[in-house]
Amino acid sequence: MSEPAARGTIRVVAIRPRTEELQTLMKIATWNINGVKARLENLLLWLKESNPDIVCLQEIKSVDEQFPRIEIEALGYHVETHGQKGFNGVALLSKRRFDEVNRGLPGDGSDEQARFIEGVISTESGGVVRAVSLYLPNGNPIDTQKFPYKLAWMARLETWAAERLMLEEPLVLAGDYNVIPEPKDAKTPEAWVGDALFQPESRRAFRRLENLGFQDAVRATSDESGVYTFWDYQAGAWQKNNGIRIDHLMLSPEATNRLLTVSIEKHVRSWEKPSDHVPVCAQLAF
DNA sequence: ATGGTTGGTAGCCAA
Repeated sequence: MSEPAARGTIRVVAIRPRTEELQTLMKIATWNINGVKARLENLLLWLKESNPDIVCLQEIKSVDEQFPRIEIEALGYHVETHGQKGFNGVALLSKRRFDEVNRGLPGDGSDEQARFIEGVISTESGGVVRAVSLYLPNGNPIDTQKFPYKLAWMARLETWAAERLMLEEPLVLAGDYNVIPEPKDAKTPEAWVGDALFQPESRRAFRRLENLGFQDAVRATSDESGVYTFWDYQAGAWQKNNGIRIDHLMLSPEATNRLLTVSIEKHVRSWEKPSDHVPVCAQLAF
């Protein structure tokens, strides 16, 4: 016999599917790989080990023609890229074929930086998932045009996201947001004061996405501090666990309802020739 | 402690 709920408390009913074995599981990951050419060996190793269904990559630093699609397709993935010479560049990998792909964040026809790609994927059970790989501008130093560019990009993202929410679909906005949402998302928050990643304007813009109805998958499942996704190459940041949490999976309400588990695959940071970011994953049930 | 490290490109910039 179960305990009666105490007066004034709310009995919480699990809305998550409990019978995982009866569901189609969809593992979706985001990873800033800091150069696909330099990271190909690690990427292939990680794909085999982690076996994600959908991967949102950032900073591929490659043009579309030079993206190593053959090697990735050999592991069973469909590949869509939005590349650029030298900097930026995003990609989507999916075990299921793409129904639709869109490149570039709308709202500024003069913006030539490759930081956004959207894909729509159908599941066997008749469902659909919409996934975005985004690489939000860094914005440093804040006294240059880079910071207003970051904020303008975030405003465009908010407008786009509000429109997409009206579709009422499972939607995952995955990527390197270059935003530390809260002090607990940095080992040494005081060191980030004055940095574009921790500026009040950047954090407010991130919070506005949450206010629209998106859930930060990591924060939604754990409120603990000391959870990071990036460790600088410099000054032994990894060895000292001097990290920050800037890679996020933002879930629409329909995606949040399907959320089972979240994982940060931190061990990848200790591999040979690592990216400075690690994969962040969510398992959704369909 | 305003340092130091990596990737891509080209003879430094971005992060």
